Amino acid sequence: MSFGKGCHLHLIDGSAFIFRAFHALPPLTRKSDGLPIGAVSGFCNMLYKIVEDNKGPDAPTHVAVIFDKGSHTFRNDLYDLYKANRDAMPEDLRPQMPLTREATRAFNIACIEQEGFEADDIIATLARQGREAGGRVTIISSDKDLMQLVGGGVEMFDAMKNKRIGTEQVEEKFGVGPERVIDVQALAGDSVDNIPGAPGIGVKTAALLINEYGDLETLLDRAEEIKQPKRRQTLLEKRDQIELSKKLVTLDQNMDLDFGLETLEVRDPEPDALLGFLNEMEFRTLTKRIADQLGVEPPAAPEIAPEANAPDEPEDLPFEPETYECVRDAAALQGWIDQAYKRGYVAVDTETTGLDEMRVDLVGISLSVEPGKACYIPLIHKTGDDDLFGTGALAEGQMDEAEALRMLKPMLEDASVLKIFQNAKYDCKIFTRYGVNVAPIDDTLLMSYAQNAGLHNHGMDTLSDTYLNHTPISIKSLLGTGKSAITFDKVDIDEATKYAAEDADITLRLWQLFKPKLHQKRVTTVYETLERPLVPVLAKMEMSGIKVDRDTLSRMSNAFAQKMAGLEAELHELAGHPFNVQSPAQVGEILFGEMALEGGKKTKTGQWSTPAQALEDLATEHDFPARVLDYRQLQKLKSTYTDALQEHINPDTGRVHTSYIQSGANTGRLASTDPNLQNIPVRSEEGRRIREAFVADTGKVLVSLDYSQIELRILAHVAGIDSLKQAFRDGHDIHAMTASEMFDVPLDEMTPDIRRQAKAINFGVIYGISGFGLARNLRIPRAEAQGFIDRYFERFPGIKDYMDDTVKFAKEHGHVETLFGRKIHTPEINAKGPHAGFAKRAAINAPIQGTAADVIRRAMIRMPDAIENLPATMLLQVHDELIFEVEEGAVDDCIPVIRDIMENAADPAVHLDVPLTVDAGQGANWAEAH
DNA sequence: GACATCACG
DNA sequence: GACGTACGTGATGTCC
Repeated sequence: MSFGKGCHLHLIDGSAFIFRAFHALPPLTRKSDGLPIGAVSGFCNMLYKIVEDNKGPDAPTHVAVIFDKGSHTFRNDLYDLYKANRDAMPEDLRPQMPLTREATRAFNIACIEQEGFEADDIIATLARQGREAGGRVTIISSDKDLMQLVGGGVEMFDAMKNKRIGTEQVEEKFGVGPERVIDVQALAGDSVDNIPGAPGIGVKTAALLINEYGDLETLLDRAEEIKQPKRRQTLLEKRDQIELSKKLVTLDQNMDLDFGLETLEVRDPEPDALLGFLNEMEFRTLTKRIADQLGVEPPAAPEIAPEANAPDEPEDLPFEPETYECVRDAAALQGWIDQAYKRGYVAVDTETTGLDEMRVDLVGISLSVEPGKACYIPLIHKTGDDDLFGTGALAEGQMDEAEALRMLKPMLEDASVLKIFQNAKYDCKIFTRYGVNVAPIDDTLLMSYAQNAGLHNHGMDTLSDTYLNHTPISIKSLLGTGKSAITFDKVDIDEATKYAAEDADITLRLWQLFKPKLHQKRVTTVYETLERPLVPVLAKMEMSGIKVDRDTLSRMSNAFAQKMAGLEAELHELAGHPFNVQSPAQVGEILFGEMALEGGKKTKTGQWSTPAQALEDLATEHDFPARVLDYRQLQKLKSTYTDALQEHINPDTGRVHTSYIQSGANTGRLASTDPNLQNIPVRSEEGRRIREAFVADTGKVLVSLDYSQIELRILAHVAGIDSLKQAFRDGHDIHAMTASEMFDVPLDEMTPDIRRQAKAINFGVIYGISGFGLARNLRIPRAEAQGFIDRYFERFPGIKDYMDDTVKFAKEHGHVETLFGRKIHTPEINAKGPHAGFAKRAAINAPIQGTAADVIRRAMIRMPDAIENLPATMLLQVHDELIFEVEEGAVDDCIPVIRDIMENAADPAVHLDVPLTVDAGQGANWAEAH
C-alpha cells in the first residue's frame, strides 16, 4: 500500500530510546550467562506496546525504527568538536546495541540506519515525506532536537512518559513555535552535543529575542539595536559561531534514501522469529504475553543447566585447528566483519615480523566471534624461494593489505563493536602505525591480572593451560629458535592459519570465561578504572618515546672503556696473573683463595660471594676489591646504559621507545623493558650523567614531577598514625621527626647520622622490617637493630597493628588489597619454613606499594584530558615520577595543571588523611629536570 | 637457562 | 632453637 492520506507513520528513534532505557531502567542481566539486557528489555516492551496498539483506533499503518550508524557525520565536517564531549558508551550497553537491531527485525519492523547520518536526519526526511504525502506522522522520541519537525500533521510521543508532544508542548519548552526552534537552539547552544551557541544566552533569553525580532537572521542583522550591552556585543562578535550552531542543529530533511515510505507498511510479526528471539533473551513474561496475543504456544524456556555455568568449569568444546578459515578475498572478509557487527564483539590478534611494535611489519590478522570459530587473514606472507634481494616473493592467495585494512578499519574503530585482545597494547600500537585507532577494547591479559595477580603470570600459554585445559601451538614450532629462526611472514600460510586463528579463538574463550568473573571476584572497578583505560595512555607514551643523544652516550662509552682498560691492567697486576674481572667466581677465588682474605661467604651454589656490600668492607684494607668495585661500576654503566641505549634509538624517530608491562608487578606497579627506562642511574654522580643524554626536542624542555614520600604518606594513612599524619600536613621533615621521636633528640639537635638511621627504619617498615635486614642495611649489630625496631613499634603502635592485621587478613583471605580494591594474592602466606617470612613481608608491603601505584595510574589516566590543550606530552613513568616534554615558554602553565592532577589523583574514590605533594623540575635534559 | 650482580623506586 | 630474611622490578655477563 502506498503512503498517502489516511495513513499514519510511526518513526521510532531507536538509538535515543536505548540510551534512555539503559539509564532509566534497573540493570538486568540474562540469567544463563549474565549478558546485560536491560535496555533490550525496555526496547522490546516498547515495541510490544506498538504491536498491541496496532489494533487501536490510532494504529499506525507504517512503522520504522531508526538507528544512528557510524560516529562521523556531516556535522563533524562542519565542526570538529561536534558531540566531542560525549562519554564513551557504557560497558554494559555496548553488547545490547546489535541486540536491539535484532529485536526490531524479530518484531518484523523495518530497521533503518545509514552510514554517516544520524537517526535524526533520517527521521526528518521520512517525516517530511509523510507530511507531504498528506499522511500523519508520529515520532516516538522525546529528543528536543526533533521538535523542529512538529506541526503540519507531525507530532511526537514520549514513550517512556507516555506523553504526547505537539505544537503546544514545543512552545512550552522553547518559548517559540516548532518552526523557530532551530533559531532558539542556535542561540542557546547545547552542552550535550557540544554546540557552542551564543555564550551567556540560554533558551529563555533566546526565545525572548526571537519573538521580538521574528527570526534569527533578522535578529543578527539588527543586533546593533539591542539595548543590553553584553548581549549586543555577544551577538555581534559571535555571529559566525551562532550561524554555525544553526547549521548543526538543523536536521537534513532531504536525505537520499534508497527506499520509499510504502516499504514501511506494518507487517504482522512471524511468531517463530519473534518468540524465538524473546525466548533467547529469556524474557519470560513478554514471551508468554506475546504468545497469548498471537494465539500460539509459548516456546519452552531455555534450560539453565547450573553446571554449564559453574565459574571454574572450562568449556569442553575441543580445539580443531583444521576448521579455522583462511580468509583470502573481500567477500570472505566481509562475512567476518558482519559477524563482528552482529554480535557486538570480536577477538582480534595480529601477527608481525618481530616483537618491536615500533618497527615490525604486520603479517596477518586473525579474528574469532565464537568459541571454535576463527579465521586468519594472511597479508604479506612470502613464498619459500628467496628472490634477488632475499626477501621472497609474495605468496599467492592473499588479500591486498590496504584493501583488507580499509575494510576492517570502520569495524575496528566502531564504538558498538568491542575488540578483544590478549595484550591489547601490542596490537593497538601496530594498528595505530597502520592508520587504525582501535577502540573500544577489552584485554584478557589485564582481566586475568585484575583477578589473579600473585597467583600466576598472565601470558596466553599460562591462561590457556590453566583455564581452557589446552596447550596452544607454540610459536617456536613455526619459527624455530636461535640463529635459524625465521620471521612469521616466511611461515607457510596453512600452518600460520592454524596458529594465528587459534590465538584469536583462545582469546575469545578466555574473555567469555573472565568477563563474568570480574564481577564475582569484585574487581570490576579495578579493571575498569585502573587497567582498561591505561592501555591507550601507555600506548601513546611508548609511541612518543624520548629523545636520546647518541653522541653523548658514545663519548661516555669511550671514556668508560679507557678507564676500564686501565683498571683491568691494574687488577691483573695486583692478582699477579690475568683473569676475567667480569667473573664473580674468579674474583672470589682470588680474594678468598689466593689472597686468603677473611669473612668470605658462599652463595647457594658453593662459589664465593662477591657482592658490592662485601667488597666495600674489604676495600678499606685492600686495593684489589676497591678496584673491582670501580671496574664493576663502569662495566655496568657501559654495557647496560651507554652502549645498550644507543642500540635502542629508533632510526626513524631518533628516540627511544620503551615498552611498559602493565601486568609486570603483582603490586600494580608498571615494569619497563626494551629498554628499561625505570632504572636509569641517578644515585651515583658518574651514573647520573647518563641522564644528560635524555634530552628534550628542539624548542622544548623536559619537565619531571614526582610524588614526595608517597609510600610513607600512604602508610601513615592506612595505619592511622596521627603524629605522622600531622607531620606530613605541617610539611615537616618526616625522617628527622621519626628520629626525634625514637631517640629522644630534639629536632634542633638532630645530626645527619641519626636522621639517616631513622630514614632506614622508615623504609624498613614499608618493606616489612626485620632485625636482620635493618642490621645489614645500617651495618650495625643485629641486637642493636632489633632494639631500634622495638622502640619504633613502642612509639608508633599503630604500625605494628597494621602489620599484624595485614598478615592476618592475608592468611584469612589469601590476598591483600590496596585502598582502591586491587587484590594481590599471597598464596605462600600459610607456608611453613623460610618461604613464610618472604610472603609475610610481601603481604605487608603490597598494599602500600600497590596503593601508590594505583594513585599514579589514576593520575596518568586523567592526564590526557587535563593537558589536551597544552603543548605537553607525557613520556615516561618511573613509579612515583612522570616525565613530560613541554614546549619552551609553556612550562609555567603546564606544571600547575599536571601537579593538580597528581596531587588529587586519589580523590574522589579514596580520601587520604594526608596530603600528597608533588615536586617539579625542568631542564634541557633529564639530569637537570629531575 | 640458572645464577650473580647491580641499576632504579 | 635454627633457619635466613629487608619490598618491587629488568639487563647484563658468566658458566654449564
